Amino acid sequence: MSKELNIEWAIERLKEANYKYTDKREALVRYFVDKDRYLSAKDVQEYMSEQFPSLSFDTIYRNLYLFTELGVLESTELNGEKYFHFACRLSGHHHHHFICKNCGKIKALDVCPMSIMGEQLEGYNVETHRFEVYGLCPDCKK
Amino acid sequence: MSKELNIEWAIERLKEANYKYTDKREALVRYFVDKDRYLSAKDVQEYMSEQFPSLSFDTIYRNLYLFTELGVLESTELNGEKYFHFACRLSGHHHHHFICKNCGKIKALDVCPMSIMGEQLEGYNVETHRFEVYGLCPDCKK
DNA sequence: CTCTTTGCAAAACATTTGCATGCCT
DNA sequence: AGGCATGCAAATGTTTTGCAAAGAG
Repeated sequence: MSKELNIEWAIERLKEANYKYTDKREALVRYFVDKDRYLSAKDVQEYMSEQFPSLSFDTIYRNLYLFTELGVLESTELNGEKYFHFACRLSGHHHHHFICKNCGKIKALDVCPMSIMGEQLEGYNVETHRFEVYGLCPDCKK
Repeated sequence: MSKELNIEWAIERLKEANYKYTDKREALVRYFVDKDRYLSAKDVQEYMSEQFPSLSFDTIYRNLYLFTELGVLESTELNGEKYFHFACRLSGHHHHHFICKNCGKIKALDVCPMSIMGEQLEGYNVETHRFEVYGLCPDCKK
């Protein structure tokens, strides 16, 4: 899956939902596609302010949440902060992640714990679940 | 496991670590043992301020983190807020939880996704993981 | 008597909102 | 032109910290 296709796809989703294309939005998506890891709003702002010195936090927040709504990004919380990553359309199937605590890089895991739940939640109304593995990736391990 | 034993155990851990017994700390632990669900600092403060009208947020926060350090409480994050629950010593073995989104009640799950990870994380340094299931408990489902 | 715990207040931090201006379509 | 996007600033909500006073051992 090429980066460009991913970005085009993200822009598509913007337009489908009647949101407008802006260069800032593209730059934001591009950053996530390039990095392919969990990033905080602060990370994004740090990077984006190089290209758009006047870019404000509110715009970043608004766009992070917009893209999350659109399914372009996915988010998780860690240490009181929200982290986002690109929700690649290739991996359209349900999956979970290993997250490197050092660099934030992610690795998709092809197992889902719900598959081994058995009858334990009989009578319960299961809505969502969260499964994430944390540690150091091979690069950061050294 | 009786409530009293759980509370005594928690107080034990305080003393072992050279922290002092106070009535506020006992009341806090007792609240968690009685409720047996995930509670936010706000929940705790709401309840505690009935008994200790002058009790301040800082004390609650400090004690929530203290007990978490001691292994008496465990915490998770949801919607930008931290939630705590009593880490029962009976269930000393590793486990995960179903959490009711409505009442916060928890149910221990006896499966751990790490058992089906296989070789996927070969080369990675796995430190921790998080697995939680959210939904409605049988009572709240109605 | 000493050292921890608490209350108070203020700060820190991430996030959200209102409003006027500016830009995409 | 019209409506969404942005910047600015201020507000919100949660959590943390410094310091002096009160309390446990």
